[in-house]
Amino acid sequence: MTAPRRNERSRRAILTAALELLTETGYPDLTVEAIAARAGVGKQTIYRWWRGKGAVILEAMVDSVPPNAVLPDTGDLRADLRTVIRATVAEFADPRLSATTRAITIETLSDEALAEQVRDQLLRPQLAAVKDRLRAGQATGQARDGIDLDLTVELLFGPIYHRWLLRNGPLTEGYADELVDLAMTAITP
Amino acid sequence: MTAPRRNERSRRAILTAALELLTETGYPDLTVEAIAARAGVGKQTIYRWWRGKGAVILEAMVDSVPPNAVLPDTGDLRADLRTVIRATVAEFADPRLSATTRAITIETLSDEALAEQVRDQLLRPQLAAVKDRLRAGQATGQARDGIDLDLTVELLFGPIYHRWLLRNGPLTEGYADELVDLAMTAITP
Amino acid sequence: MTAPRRNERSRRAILTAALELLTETGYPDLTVEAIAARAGVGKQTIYRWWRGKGAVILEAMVDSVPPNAVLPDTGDLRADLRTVIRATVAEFADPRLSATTRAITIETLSDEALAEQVRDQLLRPQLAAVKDRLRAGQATGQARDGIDLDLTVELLFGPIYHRWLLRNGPLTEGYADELVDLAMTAITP
Amino acid sequence: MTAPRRNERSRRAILTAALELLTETGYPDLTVEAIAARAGVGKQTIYRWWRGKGAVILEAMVDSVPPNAVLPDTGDLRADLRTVIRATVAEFADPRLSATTRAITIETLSDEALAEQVRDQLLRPQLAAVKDRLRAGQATGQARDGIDLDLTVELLFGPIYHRWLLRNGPLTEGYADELVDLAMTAITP
DNA sequence: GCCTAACCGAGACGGTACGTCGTGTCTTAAT
DNA sequence: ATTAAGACACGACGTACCGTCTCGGTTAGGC
Repeated sequence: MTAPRRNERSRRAILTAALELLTETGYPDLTVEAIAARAGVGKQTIYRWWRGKGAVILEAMVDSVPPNAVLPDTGDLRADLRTVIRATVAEFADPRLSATTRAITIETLSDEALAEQVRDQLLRPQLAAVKDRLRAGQATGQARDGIDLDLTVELLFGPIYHRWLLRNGPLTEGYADELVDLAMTAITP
Repeated sequence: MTAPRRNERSRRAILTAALELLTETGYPDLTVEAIAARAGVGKQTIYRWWRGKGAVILEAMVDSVPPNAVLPDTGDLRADLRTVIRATVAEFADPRLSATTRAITIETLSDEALAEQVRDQLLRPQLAAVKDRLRAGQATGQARDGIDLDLTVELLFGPIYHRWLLRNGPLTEGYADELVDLAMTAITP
Repeated sequence: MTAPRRNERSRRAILTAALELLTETGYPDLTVEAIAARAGVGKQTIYRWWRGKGAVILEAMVDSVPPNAVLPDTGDLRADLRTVIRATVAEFADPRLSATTRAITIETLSDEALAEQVRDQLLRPQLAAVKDRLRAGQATGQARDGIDLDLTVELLFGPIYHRWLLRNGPLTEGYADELVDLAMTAITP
Repeated sequence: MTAPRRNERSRRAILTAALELLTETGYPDLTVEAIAARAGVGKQTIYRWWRGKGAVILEAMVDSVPPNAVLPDTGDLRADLRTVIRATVAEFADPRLSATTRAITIETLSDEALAEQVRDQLLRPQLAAVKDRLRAGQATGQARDGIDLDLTVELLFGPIYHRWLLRNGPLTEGYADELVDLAMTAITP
């Protein structure tokens, strides 16, 4: 019963190489072979620990993301939502981060298992944090009691995804603020 | 300047075969070779008229969709939005249609040109119709004057995309209605 | 019912490359991949027409051998046998030819089907020719009537194979002559 | 200078596993990995003591063969040769023994060093014994004085190798006797 | 009877080649 | 000129073994 004696050096080299190649060539042209070559690693080593390039990119993302950005609670719901929505918009606007998000999105669209993993490990926590902040807002009377919090969260993030996915307009800070304001209108008592 | 002597029988066979295989195997495992074989057609015939499997699926979608669903205007903005949002939710909930949407989405995430085509030819018209209906709502005082119509459209469709993409909850008629109600709250004067 | 439209240029390039690489690297280090690369050909093209490197080498051999060396019949059995045995010994002594023979031998030792092909298409005809000459020798009284011709043929060729296989001595013209003389002693009336 | 503390249990397990796998899968599909797994042994242990699968099979053969069957000398040369040639034919006809012989032959065809080892340690002694018996036969007048003993040995064994290698006929006791008779004709004074 | 080296099993590692699949281009023969 | 058919060069797939390299865990001498 020995722990799987995994080579950490190889693991890091693989994740780094994967992200580099992703920005260089785009996800569809990213190959396991190229990752292995760039990382100075045998293909088998990749297949031993990951199910494919999608899983590698996912782990690279998880690895490069701060553990869990907690949402601020300054007492001002609108201001706090602005902070998080601005950050999200900025993330989607950044070509580097957007590339990995695009990659993961492609993969989740065809890999059910990976989709669940991404949803549960990456996205749900973030959305749950916003939900918590909204609930706190209800307690302080800054948000209506009757609203469906899940739906409200979608009202905040959905438009960003929509615009990003359809390349249907600029993703700027002003856009973030406008979005928050409109959503606040919907949920303010 | 002769018109391209294109074989309509082959074209139909290709589009049909493509949609069949898409639902059978999923987009990533869909191959031009298989489409050609199923359609009883040479590969060259596909490559002569389309840029790849993405373009084939796109044409199949366009072909199978009613030319341009015009939005109803019953005078009741909320009711009209319910109609269109319910329809959209139903479309995303339907496995058959969802499969082609998923395929196109994958392809647009990596093919900029195709993305524009999809956006301008398929989606913009539909969104523009909703925008028009909202403008008409402003005229009748059912929607505030100050709102950004583009953003409002995103507020309506964004959450659906978000939920669909992240498989983050059920896509039901009740969901559609709730969504419309929340959005209406944001834009009612 | 079209003939298999096979590219003769590719075929020649493959056979040539295979023989070159065989002498350069030896049979065990010969790879289909290397043959394809040297020939400027896709691996698939090799696998389409041959079962593996063994079959390629076999065809290369058959291709490079004169269709069917007929045995001379000068009336002098001993002299005629000398001619053919000297030629055989020379063939085994020649490094170039020996390399391909060695390759084929390796392959036939593990591939039953190939072994039959080699035996029936390459060796049997040659041995049959010698057998015929021996039969003619019987008619002219230069060989005993009672002898088993198959065995006699083996008596002539077996020692050469034995010496070659075991690297158990030099393969010279003198050896060939001595061998013929000893065999003649066994079969002369 | 301590003796290498070699695990005899492992050694036996490896040789046994190698022979088993050899008959099960044939030499080309025999792998060091499989031998190690079957023997319950680390790969390293095999590579520590042998140069590769060829060397393992060779040692297995040497291990399973009686040290050195001396040739009988009953005074009757023909009878004694019959004994040894019959035994050799039987060995080549036996599928079990033939498999290991085939394996070793394949390996020697590409490994010069191994070839020498096999020739000098396994075959030469046997052939030398026959040569000695022939020399004794010369002394008793049962064989001519002028003959080349090396060649005569090849005359006896070569045909067997030839027939075995080319799968060119049955290897029976009758064949052995016929062969001895023909060879005796060549060397009897 | 302990200590410490060598040896052991296990199996991860960087590689190389495998044989297959799909790509997009090409050639051929037949409408 | 377009078509069905399919060969072609190419490149990646995911797998199998290669021979080397750690890892602990025995195990057998020499003290």
